[in-house]
Amino acid sequence: MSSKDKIITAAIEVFSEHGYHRASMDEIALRACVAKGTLYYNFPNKAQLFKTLVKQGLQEIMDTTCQALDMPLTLEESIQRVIRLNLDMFLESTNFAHIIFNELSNGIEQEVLLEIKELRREYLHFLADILEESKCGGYVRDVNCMIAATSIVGMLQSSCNYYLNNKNEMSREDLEYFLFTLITKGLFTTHA
Amino acid sequence: MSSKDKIITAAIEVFSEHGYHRASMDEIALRACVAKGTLYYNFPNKAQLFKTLVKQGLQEIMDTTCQALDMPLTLEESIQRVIRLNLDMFLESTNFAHIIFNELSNGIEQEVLLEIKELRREYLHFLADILEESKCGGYVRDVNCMIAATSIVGMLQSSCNYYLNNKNEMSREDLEYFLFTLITKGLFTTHA
Amino acid sequence: MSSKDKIITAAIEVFSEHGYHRASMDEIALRACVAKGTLYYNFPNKAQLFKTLVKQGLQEIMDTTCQALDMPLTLEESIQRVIRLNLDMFLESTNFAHIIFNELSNGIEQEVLLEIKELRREYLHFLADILEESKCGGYVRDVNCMIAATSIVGMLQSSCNYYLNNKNEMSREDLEYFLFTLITKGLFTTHA
Amino acid sequence: MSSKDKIITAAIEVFSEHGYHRASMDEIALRACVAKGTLYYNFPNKAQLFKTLVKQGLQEIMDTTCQALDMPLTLEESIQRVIRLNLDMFLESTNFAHIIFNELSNGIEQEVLLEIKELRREYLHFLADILEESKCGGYVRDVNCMIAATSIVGMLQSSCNYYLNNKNEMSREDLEYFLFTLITKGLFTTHA
DNA sequence: TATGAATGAGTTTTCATTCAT
DNA sequence: AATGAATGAAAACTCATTCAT
Repeated sequence: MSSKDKIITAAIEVFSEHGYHRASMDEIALRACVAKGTLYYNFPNKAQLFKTLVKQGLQEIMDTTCQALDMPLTLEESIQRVIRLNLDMFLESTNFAHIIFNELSNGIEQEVLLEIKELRREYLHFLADILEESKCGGYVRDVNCMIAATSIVGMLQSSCNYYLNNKNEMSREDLEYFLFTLITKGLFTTHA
Repeated sequence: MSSKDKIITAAIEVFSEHGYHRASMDEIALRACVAKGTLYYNFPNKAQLFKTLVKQGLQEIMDTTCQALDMPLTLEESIQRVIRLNLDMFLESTNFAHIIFNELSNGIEQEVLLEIKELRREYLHFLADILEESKCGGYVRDVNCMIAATSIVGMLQSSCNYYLNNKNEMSREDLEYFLFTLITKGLFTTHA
Repeated sequence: MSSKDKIITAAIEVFSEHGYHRASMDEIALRACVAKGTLYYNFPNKAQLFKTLVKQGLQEIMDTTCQALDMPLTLEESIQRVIRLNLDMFLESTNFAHIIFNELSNGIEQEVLLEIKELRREYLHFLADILEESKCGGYVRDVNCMIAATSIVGMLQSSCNYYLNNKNEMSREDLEYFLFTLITKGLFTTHA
Repeated sequence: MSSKDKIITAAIEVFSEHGYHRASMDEIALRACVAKGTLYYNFPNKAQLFKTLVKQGLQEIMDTTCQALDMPLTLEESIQRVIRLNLDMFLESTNFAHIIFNELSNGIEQEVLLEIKELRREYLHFLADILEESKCGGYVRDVNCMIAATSIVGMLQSSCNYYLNNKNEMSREDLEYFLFTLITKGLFTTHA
């Protein structure tokens, strides 16, 4: 495993545990079992290291989603798959997802912040395009698909967060069913 | 205007602009036009100051919402009002709302973090109770109201965020209508 | 009880518990149940407040000792009394005694430090004079009485400290007997 | 000279001059000619830095004393040597010795304070063991050797302090002779 | 005589970043 | 390609003291 990879693995851990600001380069180096200098040999600075992780993370979800949709499916099945995959991401690495989608507001170096926002936007566009297609098929109500995608992601994330802190109240199936219903009933035409 | 009030006003500004971690006590003091010592005379530390703001903010929304619902309204009208009030909050002070609902994940002093999470939970319960009532009336589908409330807040917030960054794409009415539809169609029975 | 007295009582407590530097005027005011301003109304500053306590404390011991010696006693009895009284002081308010005799070295405002050192010196002189008298009577070896007094006080204090932390090892009588023996055998001529 | 050594040298100076609380990390860094960050790179905090100094200081005295006693000597000679070495320490670095033996009372971070007290205790045990041996040989009266050692150290320290401030009154030989006499007559049996 | 809000200089500590090796 | 000692700016927080009331 290369130094770079060790650093990336460690960085995801540390950023997830402490959030961007409280994550220290020292701890990342320690966890990666490399010297601090090695961090800066591989990444120009903290913000860029963070951006790399975000980019990689979002790319992975998009790739997985693409693969999952790359087969003949009914609209319902497609929707369910996308929800399930996103739930996987949010539940498996909630903190990291949280960071990507939320802790970006302020306090991160402008230059990098903008790039990360752009990445996030790309991901939302990716989801919006799926909705757009369904809209063309007449299955989705006439809504702004970007804002619909944004809303869905916000909903997924906040509900996952709640679910993780209150697992006793409901099963993962319940959560999935709830979200599936809310989204289909809320966004889709009755024919769906 | 008392020092305490000046500090609170300044603190909301600064926390909103920079997020919790990048907000510095120095800047808050500067903006409030008081000495740094005055900050610490009025609030024991940064985290407690922050908690005060959050508490006050959430209380205000709850109060306003309660007032708004304290009159004979159809269910539709009630829903619309709650959405509108929450949109007001999210749009008028997005960053602050963002902080309350998101930047709490990690990196804030445990003790205070837990208190704030509890406050947030109270607010969600407050919303969930409104839904619960409607459920008893048979207007809302049989869902876990807490997770529904959580999802709605997540949705409101992420969509507001998007709207603020893309005002050219849609009007506030569009946003409100979209959310109203998504929520009513998604959560309510057809009779509603 | 006057404000001044309340402050003095509280101050002794707080200085004893935390040492001069860690004792805060805030805590003293709190314990004395007066406002902070009242401290500064009664004493010009922290150092002067401290000096007042020291002065008062040393004066009390000297007075008590004088009284105790102001009656016909054999030399042995006199010695024993002086030891006992000093032990009382050191044991009852070790921390305060510690402060008076030790924590004065550095870090206290020069001006006041010198005054306090002078007070301590007076006390040592007081003890030295008692020795001097015995020396004239031929009971004490020909030593520098000031250094003998200084040594005795140092010994009393360090042994009290040890005793307080290791009460299980010895009784107060053992301690008193040990010190009495060490001092008489060490300083006195065999006739004593 | 390594940064660490420079810091230690400077720290001893500064702590000696101002006492623990008034010694500032800024001044230590300045004197050591290193950046403030370097202090914290080498020592986790002020208290630990202080502990390091104390540990090192006490170790040195014990080592020197051991060496000095590691040769055939009469009891008298041994005693004299131990006194002389301790005097050396107290006179050469009075302030530092003062800090070790006195300024520990209160106001230092608990955790470190306890460690330092333990170190001091070790040193006293070291002295007590020397006395214990002599006691077995029948040269020392039947006393609790720990409290004897404690008393001796207290006596040495306070008398040194006095001597340093009143050099005109007596020579170092006088001081040494006085202490030697007080200790041998006070603690030893007449055969010694 | 007493108050307590306000001050600001001073202190410890953190941490991203640099650079000689 | 990797190291880790060194840096210094920035941050949170403390506390003796002042002063208008």
